[in-house]
Amino acid sequence: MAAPTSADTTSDLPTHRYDAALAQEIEARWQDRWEAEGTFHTPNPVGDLSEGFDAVADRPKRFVLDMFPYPSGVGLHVGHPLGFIGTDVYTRYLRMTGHNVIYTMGYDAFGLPAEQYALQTNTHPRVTTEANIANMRRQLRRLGLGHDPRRAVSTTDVGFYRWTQWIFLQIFHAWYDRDAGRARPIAELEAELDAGTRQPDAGTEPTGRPWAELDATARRAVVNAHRLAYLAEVPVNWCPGLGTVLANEEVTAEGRSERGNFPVYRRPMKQWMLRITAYADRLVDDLELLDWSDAIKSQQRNWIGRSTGARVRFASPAGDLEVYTTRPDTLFGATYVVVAPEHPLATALTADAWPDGPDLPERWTGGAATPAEAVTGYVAAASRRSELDRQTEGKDKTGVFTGTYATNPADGRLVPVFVADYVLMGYGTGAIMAVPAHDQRDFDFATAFGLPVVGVVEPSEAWRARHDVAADAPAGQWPEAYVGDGVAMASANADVTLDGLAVTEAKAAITAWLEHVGAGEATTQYKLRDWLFSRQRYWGEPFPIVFGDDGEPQALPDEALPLVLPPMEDFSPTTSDDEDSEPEPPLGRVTDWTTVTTDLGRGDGVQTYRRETNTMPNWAGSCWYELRYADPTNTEAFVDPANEAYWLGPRSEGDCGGADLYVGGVEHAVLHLLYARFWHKVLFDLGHVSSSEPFRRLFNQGMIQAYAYLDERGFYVEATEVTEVDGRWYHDGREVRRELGKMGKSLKNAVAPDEMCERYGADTLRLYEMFSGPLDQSRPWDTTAVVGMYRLLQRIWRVFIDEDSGEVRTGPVDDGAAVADETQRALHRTIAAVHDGMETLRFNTSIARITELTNHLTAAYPDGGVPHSVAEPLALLLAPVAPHTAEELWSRLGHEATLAYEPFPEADPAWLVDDTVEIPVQVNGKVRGRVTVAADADRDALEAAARGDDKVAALLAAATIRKVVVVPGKLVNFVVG
RNA sequence: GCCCGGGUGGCGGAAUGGCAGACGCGACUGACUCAAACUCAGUUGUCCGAAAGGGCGUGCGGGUUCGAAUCCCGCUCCGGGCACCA
Repeated sequence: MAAPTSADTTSDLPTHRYDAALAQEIEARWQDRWEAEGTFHTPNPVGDLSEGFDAVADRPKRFVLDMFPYPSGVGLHVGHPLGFIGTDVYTRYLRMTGHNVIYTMGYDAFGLPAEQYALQTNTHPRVTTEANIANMRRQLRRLGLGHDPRRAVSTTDVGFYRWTQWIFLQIFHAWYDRDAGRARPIAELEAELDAGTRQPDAGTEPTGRPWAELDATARRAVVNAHRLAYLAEVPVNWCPGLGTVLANEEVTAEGRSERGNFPVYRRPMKQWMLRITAYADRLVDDLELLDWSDAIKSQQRNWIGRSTGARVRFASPAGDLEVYTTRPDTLFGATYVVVAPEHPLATALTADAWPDGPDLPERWTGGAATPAEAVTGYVAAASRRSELDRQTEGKDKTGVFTGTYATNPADGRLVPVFVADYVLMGYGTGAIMAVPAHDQRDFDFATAFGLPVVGVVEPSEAWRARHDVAADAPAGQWPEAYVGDGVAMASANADVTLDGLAVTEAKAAITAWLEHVGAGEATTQYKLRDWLFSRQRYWGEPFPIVFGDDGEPQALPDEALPLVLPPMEDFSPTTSDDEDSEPEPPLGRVTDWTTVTTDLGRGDGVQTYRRETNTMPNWAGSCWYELRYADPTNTEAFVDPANEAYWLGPRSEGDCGGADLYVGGVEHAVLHLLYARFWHKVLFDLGHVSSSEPFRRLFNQGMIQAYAYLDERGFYVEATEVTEVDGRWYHDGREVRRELGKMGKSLKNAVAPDEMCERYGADTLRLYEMFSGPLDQSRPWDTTAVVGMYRLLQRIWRVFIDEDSGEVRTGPVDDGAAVADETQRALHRTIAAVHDGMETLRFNTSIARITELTNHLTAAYPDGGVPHSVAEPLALLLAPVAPHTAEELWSRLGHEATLAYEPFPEADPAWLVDDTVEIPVQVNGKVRGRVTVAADADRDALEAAARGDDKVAALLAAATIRKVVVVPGKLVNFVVG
């Protein structure tokens, strides 16, 4: 006989207690049943999944969406599913309140992380991706998420990325008609060019010849230059460490790659670009239509960076020098001009010799003998400096004088032209007019270089007082630039005067004058750049593009899709630490794939073409996956218009449509959410979708943080092995330092959901995650607190089930008449409060109310016999948050069918009001007593009752009543003196 | 520097102009147990007090109000984003 183990000591516990083993048995059984019965299958209006739609056609629909995960190799920790559980609770509630709900989960499986994981494990990404997806599915299924499994897609499925390629071709086959303010098919542009009703955009034909004089190749080049997807030789972010170029959004402020932290270099390269800038205005303006947090909206606005101002031309020996300014009202205060080191006119602006006159300060010339020497040296030095260098060197202003003067168009003054790297070539015109009196950067430069500071806006009195500046002090004596509002001064010429005008009026006046004399015009500028869309990596969607002999890209016909990613044994990227290395896409090594002989169907017959060997970035699939959820099996279209209109279409005139709720992390505030909005708008313009925005409502869930512990060497120690003594933490007998951060393997503080399921069951984990705080708030994980929700489920279980016999112990079926008033009130208040928490996604308060009801029932019915008319709604109230337990209790009450579609309990208003209420009585705002009065007592009755309270009466007797505030049903307040 | 959040018991949080701290964790006390764990019951903002009761209390300072965690102004600390964008 084996010695008794600890397990034996549990044998005297009640046999039918709700414990982890029972929970897991129940959970597995209900998960199997939901899957077998297709409980969460949601019908579509049309197509493969339309069976059963008629039965639900009259219900309101809801599209609830999680940001789909990247299937990582390390599996989930308990922080990952927070949002998923939240949406599952919400969708279960929506189903029970009569909605037709689309809810599923896909996988964002292309891209750098998946490929890097495959490289680390020396396995093909297709294999690792599929294994990771299978593991993640298992983990998510175990949480009881009510997804429609038929709609689960992965971006790496050929049946999915076939449509990613198709949408890319739609973008390729489109151009942005600025007059119409929307994208249109490229064929319409060609027709208008042929008909002569439209001329090519400026700059799209290098020699500027008219359309009619162009040959076929030149015409193709012009058309290609108009497309929303185009190849361009532009300065891109080249990351040799990753062997690929990156989007601006993927590069950190330190000039390194967001993935892998490798250095990134700006280099001109010919790459695929998507013309997201065409949509800049709509991407800003349509934020108004969205139910998103102000934080995310402002991040998007900042990223797009729209500013309004004017272009102003300064005459110079090298021709007109155009600057961009948001403060044209300060034109009279412009005392010098600066061009970026990369500015195309930098060389032409450089004088042959330093101008005559007094010796120039060394700071201006850099000690060089000639302007050419100074400028060339400065430009060369600037080009060598990486973004990182610029960062570390701080913001000390450097620059050199070009030896040239330009003419301020407002007053004809000659101002020196400088080259300085505080002016960026990538923004505006790459040249500025410097107004040191009213721009801090210009002020700093002017101070360093001894340039004049001319004030043209009167500083506010507050500013002058703060800086101890006299009203008549010249700007040259100011301690800093005055950037605030004020009235213009010293700003007049023979034609126009700004003096006395406020900033806004002055801007309008000077801009009108500039336009009148042809020296400038109003303009809008954006920080947003076009989206660099190609990557030199293997694990992504191949471009459905080929190149003919003329080198111009041409689209594969739709029938050629999908263009399947060719299998490769060695798919590793060509990485390097050499800044000057060249990108070499792995697909370029698949020699039997890179050339193709085919008929593109555009009249050129069968030709041999070279394939595009770049792949798309991982963002491509996530730009439209929610649309595929709505029609995942469609082989004729990416989504049937009827299904799109039903699930995503606008609900009313002026509504943008889109998913009803999108839940995900705030880290996607700009990248994914901006890209997806852009693609959606292109599809909208081309008539493929009826919604103009993909995500009507966005909700950012918080993060589950976790404590991590560091030993004295600064290494992380296993968090589970740390013990606390009197507020200090110890590991292996030695004190360790605690810090709160992310949860993860590397911090040795990850807790796996599987582990929680084994210790408590999935319902306990779900309850804990939902109870620990409102969904949008971050909170630290606390394993010791999980038991609270475990006890709650045990208590609820005991309301229904006898722990010893396993028999149902609720009362017989009743009509509610025999239920105590107190219990009725408790029940109906709970129902009302749970509804409220569900609607506002504050599930923590719903759970608290359910706990209160349970506590009430436990106390009121210590020997069982909770009325049936109370027990049933309790099971239903529990269903969204703890669905397995709720299903089990519901079935044990004698119901055959799942409760997933059972109507959610509705509160009876009659039980929400009390006959009598306890009213606080205040004296001078402090509660001094309480009186119980009829709920509908009027003011006089209430005041009389309040005066009748012994303690209040005693206080009032000793003082003079100055005022009495009576709020019926709320309180009485005596103000005494 | 600029732009967003946020600060309430030992901890997670509740209350969004009307009884601060619901609900849960932890802690303490008790029941069960040989004992412990589990479970159950009770207490638990803080200070004074044996108690009754009272003082104080929602980051700090001011304001509005009969009444402020909640609204307004100024500051401070923490978290996140952007950052030479003219």
